[in-house]
Amino acid sequence: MPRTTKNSPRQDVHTVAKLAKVSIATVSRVINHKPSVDPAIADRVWKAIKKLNYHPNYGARAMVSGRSHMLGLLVSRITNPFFPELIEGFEQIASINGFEIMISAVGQQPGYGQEAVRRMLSRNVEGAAIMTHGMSAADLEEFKIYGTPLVFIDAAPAPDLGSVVQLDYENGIRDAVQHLAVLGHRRIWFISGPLDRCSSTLRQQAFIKAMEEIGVLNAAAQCIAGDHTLEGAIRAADILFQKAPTAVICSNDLTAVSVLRKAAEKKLQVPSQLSVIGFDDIDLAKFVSPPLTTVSVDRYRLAQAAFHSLMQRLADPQTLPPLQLLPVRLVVRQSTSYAPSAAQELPPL
Amino acid sequence: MPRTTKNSPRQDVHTVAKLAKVSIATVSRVINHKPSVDPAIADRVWKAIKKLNYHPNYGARAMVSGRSHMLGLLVSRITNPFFPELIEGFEQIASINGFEIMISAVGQQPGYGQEAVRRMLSRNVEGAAIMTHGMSAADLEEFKIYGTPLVFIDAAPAPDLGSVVQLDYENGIRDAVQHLAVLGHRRIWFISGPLDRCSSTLRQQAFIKAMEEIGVLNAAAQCIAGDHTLEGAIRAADILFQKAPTAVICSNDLTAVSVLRKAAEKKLQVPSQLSVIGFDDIDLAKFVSPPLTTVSVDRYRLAQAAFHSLMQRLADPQTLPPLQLLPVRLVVRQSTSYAPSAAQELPPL
DNA sequence: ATGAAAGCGCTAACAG
DNA sequence: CTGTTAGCGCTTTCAT
Repeated sequence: MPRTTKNSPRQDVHTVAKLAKVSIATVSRVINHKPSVDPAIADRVWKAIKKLNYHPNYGARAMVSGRSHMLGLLVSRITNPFFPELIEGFEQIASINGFEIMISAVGQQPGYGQEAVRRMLSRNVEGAAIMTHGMSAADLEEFKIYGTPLVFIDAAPAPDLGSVVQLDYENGIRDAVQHLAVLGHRRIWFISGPLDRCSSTLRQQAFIKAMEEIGVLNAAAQCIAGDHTLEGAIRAADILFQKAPTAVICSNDLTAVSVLRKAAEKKLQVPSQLSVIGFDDIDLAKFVSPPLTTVSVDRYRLAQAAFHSLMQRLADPQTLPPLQLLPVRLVVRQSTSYAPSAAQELPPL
Repeated sequence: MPRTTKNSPRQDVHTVAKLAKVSIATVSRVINHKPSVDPAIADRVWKAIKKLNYHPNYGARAMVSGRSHMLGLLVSRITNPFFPELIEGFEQIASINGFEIMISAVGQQPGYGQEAVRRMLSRNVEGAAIMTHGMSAADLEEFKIYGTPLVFIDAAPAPDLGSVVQLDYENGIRDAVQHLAVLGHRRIWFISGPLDRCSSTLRQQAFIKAMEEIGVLNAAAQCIAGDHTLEGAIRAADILFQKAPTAVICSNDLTAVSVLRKAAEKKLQVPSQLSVIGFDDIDLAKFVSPPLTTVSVDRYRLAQAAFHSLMQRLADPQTLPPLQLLPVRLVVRQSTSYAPSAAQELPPL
């Protein structure tokens, strides 16, 4: 049997102990940087570890210590511009802190959410971050039973299920509205996301409130339902253009991109005839024409905030941190400018 | 200490065994669906499992069985339209087959690749899929030592490191070239990706070859260096427009999007004055204006192919499957049409 | 400061 | 068909 490439077998503490002429307990102490080890001996052990190319077996460690250093990450299947950066951010901050993440994309199939939860429980996750709206309270029931700390991005399906990290939609949308107001706009419309989703309704509510603040009281009538997709936004844009708006705020950038495209088709100049504002600041926002004025969201910070919230719960399981609001920031590019005939539009202030 | 919410502790085989009045071995057999269990007893065990809300501890199972059912997934930090679907596809097919995935985004920091490999080894991954160009052969050395099966998407940094799953760039690009040729184009340019990346050079080579096939022999001179980003493509487009092309093939869709934008700025009509073809078929491709003709890639299938390749290696570690080429497909939308003055352009065939 | 021994929760022989 | 027993690789008392 010509088996030339003999793979070195996985080494364990015993092999290391033997080579370093110490007990396995000492090896363990060295690996875990316990102070109570003679430096000379520790050195011998490290040398043996290097020589043998030994890696501690985290599974075994998790079993005895009761800590898996695994975190669950539940994301949605929806094509979401946040997705990559959210995962990346979470993964990075987690790995820096010695945690591993286990991802599960919960999709359309009902019951898959529970399935994902069970799998995570079987892997002993110490906590989980829920970055999707596809998880019901029922799906998360088992996490609750075991007291697994949970953190939700945007909104929890039920109170007390876990901590929540949310974007500061209210200030973000207000900034957008006021930016337009200063430019003389009053006939500002809003294209929302899917209204069965908390993050969408929050943005729409923020819009209505901000409009009231600038003296427009019927703003609810100036909301058109979109669904945060390029496709849905095309339909919403068709409705929009019948309304003769001077400006439109879109619940996300994808929507704004479609509005821009429709406007180009209709030979409507942006921003001189129509100002457009997006939300998210996806990569593409800088590269559409004209470059999109939008409310910028730091996905990376969002992921970090979620991670830290989880760490806090792990350290102190009794205390549920309050809703955390992450700042957003209006980035003015070239899709917004003065309202056409600003003078007439302006109500007496 | 008012601690009313007592979390039920994690149950183990012993508790289940006691409740079902059987031995732990029987519980194990039931969980693992061994045929040799009396149905009545199995039923009793399942009831106990349900009642206690028991989940097997995969960590413990992995330890004794030597199989972690964990797979590593190494991705790049680069914002890549493939990223989400690749991960999603891999995660889904893996979970269906009882595997979990551990993700690591290896980025710019040197040495982080090795770090990621060590972490995966410590978690006993049974195999790993490398979906990034950021891993050198040196980074992957430890995987090699332990004989961990590896699969590369696009290209391996060294031969024999693992199996490779690649897109059929050659046929994809040829289809694009021939589509344009049929429409009467000969002055076809190519905007490449970063040429230090295998997937980019393969596309460019495929372009040159396909051009030769239609009788254009100096096609190498009709290649402009891009970098697969929106930004880099803007620069490449500036060069392109000095060349008076009738058509351009872009190494990826992002590049094509920027070309489209630049063309619009220059009041150049697409497709009547310039035909544009992309590569990837990202979501956005349908929604730019005009909708982009592009070579469509099924990211989902790519992920599945990678997974299956890994499974095959796991089943038969001795055999390295040959390079697997995944078909791609030209999707004709509205960014391509007849060359302006096609008659004159056409060489005598 | 170090070692011996007891398990973490599970599966896999081996008996019966 | 079912139970008993021996570990998987590690951390952790408890002695020394």
